[in-house]
Amino acid sequence: MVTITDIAKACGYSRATVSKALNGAPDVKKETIERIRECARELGYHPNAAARALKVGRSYNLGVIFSDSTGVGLTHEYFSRIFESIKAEAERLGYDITFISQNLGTMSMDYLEHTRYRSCDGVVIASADFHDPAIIRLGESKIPTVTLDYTFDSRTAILSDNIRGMDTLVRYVYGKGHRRIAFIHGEMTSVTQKRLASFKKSCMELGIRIPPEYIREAVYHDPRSSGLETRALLELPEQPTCIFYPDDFSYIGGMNELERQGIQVPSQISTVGYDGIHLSEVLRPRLTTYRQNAERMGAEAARLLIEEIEHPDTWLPQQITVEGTLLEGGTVADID
Amino acid sequence: MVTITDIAKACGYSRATVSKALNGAPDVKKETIERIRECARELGYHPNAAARALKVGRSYNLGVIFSDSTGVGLTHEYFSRIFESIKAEAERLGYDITFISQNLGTMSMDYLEHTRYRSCDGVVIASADFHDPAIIRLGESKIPTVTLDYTFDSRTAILSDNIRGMDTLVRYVYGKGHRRIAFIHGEMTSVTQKRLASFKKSCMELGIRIPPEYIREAVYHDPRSSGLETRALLELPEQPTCIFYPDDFSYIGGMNELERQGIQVPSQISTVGYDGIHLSEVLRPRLTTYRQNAERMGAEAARLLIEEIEHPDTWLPQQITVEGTLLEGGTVADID
DNA sequence: TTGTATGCGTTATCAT
DNA sequence: ATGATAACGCATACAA
Repeated sequence: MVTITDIAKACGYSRATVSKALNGAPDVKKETIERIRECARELGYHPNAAARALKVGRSYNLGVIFSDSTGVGLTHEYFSRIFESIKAEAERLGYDITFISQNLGTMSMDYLEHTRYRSCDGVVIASADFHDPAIIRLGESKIPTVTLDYTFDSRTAILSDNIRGMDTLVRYVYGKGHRRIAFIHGEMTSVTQKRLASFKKSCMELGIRIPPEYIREAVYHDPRSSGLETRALLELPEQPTCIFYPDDFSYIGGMNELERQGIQVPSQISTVGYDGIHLSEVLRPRLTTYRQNAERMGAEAARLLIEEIEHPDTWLPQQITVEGTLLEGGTVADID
Repeated sequence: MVTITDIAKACGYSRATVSKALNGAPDVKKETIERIRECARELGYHPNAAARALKVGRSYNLGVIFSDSTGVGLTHEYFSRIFESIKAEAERLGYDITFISQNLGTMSMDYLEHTRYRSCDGVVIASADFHDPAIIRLGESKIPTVTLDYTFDSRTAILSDNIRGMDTLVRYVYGKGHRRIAFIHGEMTSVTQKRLASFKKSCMELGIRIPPEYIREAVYHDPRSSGLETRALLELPEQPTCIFYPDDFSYIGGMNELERQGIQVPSQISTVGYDGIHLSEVLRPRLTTYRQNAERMGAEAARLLIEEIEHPDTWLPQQITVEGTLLEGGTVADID
């Protein structure tokens, strides 16, 4: 490994001057800066992040937390898209990404300790159990933190606009003439609560009454449970004309059940998903859904986190809501 | 931040003794070890990885490279599963994961430089252009390296058993009575070459002749192109009875095209995928496919990399082939 | 069994 | 404009 000392020896300056030159200090002659940099290039010098972190107390390293009980993790496309965009934005701004977890080898560390262990300058909590004391501890620490789809007091949060997302979908299917709309939602999280409340509110505003048996709970990302709830809906004396699914992937379960019963989509029943993952666009008919702007959410999370890290004095916590877009597929029939 | 100096002051020992005690050195009295550790716990001490890395030249940090030109990255389930298992195994063994890329902020670094910059003890090259000079440079460096689905000379590689995978699938559909088998494969990579050669060889061994127009090139993970090739196959004077797709996700394109033409799977035509992603199991009928054991591949990659890092003296490069399993779905009809 | 001294690669302070 | 020196937190060779 070639160090600053090697450069100093090679070009006859002191280590101090070399360091300054490489960092473009104002009190070094331009000419020497050039010479030293040239020399560094020739020797193939690159700084050592650990040494710099030790000295300066900044690691240019961001922690990210993607921890979910279900174990889908990054195999969930929504999260992998968020991750990819966090990574891209962080790299653009000169930061690396380290995954933060608990229980590293034999040492027992919680999230905060792990973050300190790696000297992360900040952490994006992208997916976690926000009631976990270890997550709360991190959120309450001095370490800059940005959460996704959840808000800690006095911290920056990036929120997917679930209210507007549901509202958009409800009004869209209403516009197509649907009045008997069922909603299979995911397990009760704060995100689910928002979507459900928004669903009910929009329906009410539009003057349509949703019978309680039209509201059903399934599990996110689990086609099986959505398939079962679909069956239950089809057994009702008065079937819905349109079914909302917890997410696009879950819809596969509904799709299969409908197909099994010989029910055509959308001519006999209409369907709506949520997320806008790639899959929704390659199904035929395309699934009508609401595409969460995961790319923008990840990028904003990284950007704001780095902003807080680099300008702690002028920083203020923000709650940013990122809107998605309606993906108009072919699964909602016009039944006017 | 609480350091060993703080502990030393707090419990009245020297920094050296504290350090030794925390690392369980044999020349410290058990009693003292206990006392010091107790004290460390009380103060909430945790080591600083950067300082340790600087001192001992080991970072307990693994680099991973997932870089593909197409930009699907971790949104491809196969890769996200590999990543999750690399991560899990690395964590189990006490290592963190850092993503290695090129162009970090304004500095221009290639993969090798980035790896050195972060003092990574080794790198898993999970997905990359293996003809990229920067990747080759890394593969030829002193840094421990493990590749997936590609072999560098004298380096450890984890290989998915594409030969056996294709062979298994071919023999399975042959056993169901199919003789006119078409293969839509992905773009020409070393993986594709293996699958194609294995496909042809197995067919030959079974005594079935595959007309050249049954072999078609599409693009991995791209339903559209597989849809187009499906259409082309259906226009042939003699249609195949079974179509192999590049991967499960691409199959969606074929599935849609078949449905559009009113062709039932599997009663009128049989289909086969590759990968065994979650999607294949939730479609109805289930897609018959070959599940690559991504979990095992990732875990082995991490395990062997760490083995090389920790025991460089006894280490030998290995090429490990990881077998997958046939997922018998319902898309291949018995036409005997 | 414990402590002293040193250095890993870097940057920052203060002289020169 | 440049250099000597110390310090970041830690681990180790060696001395006591």
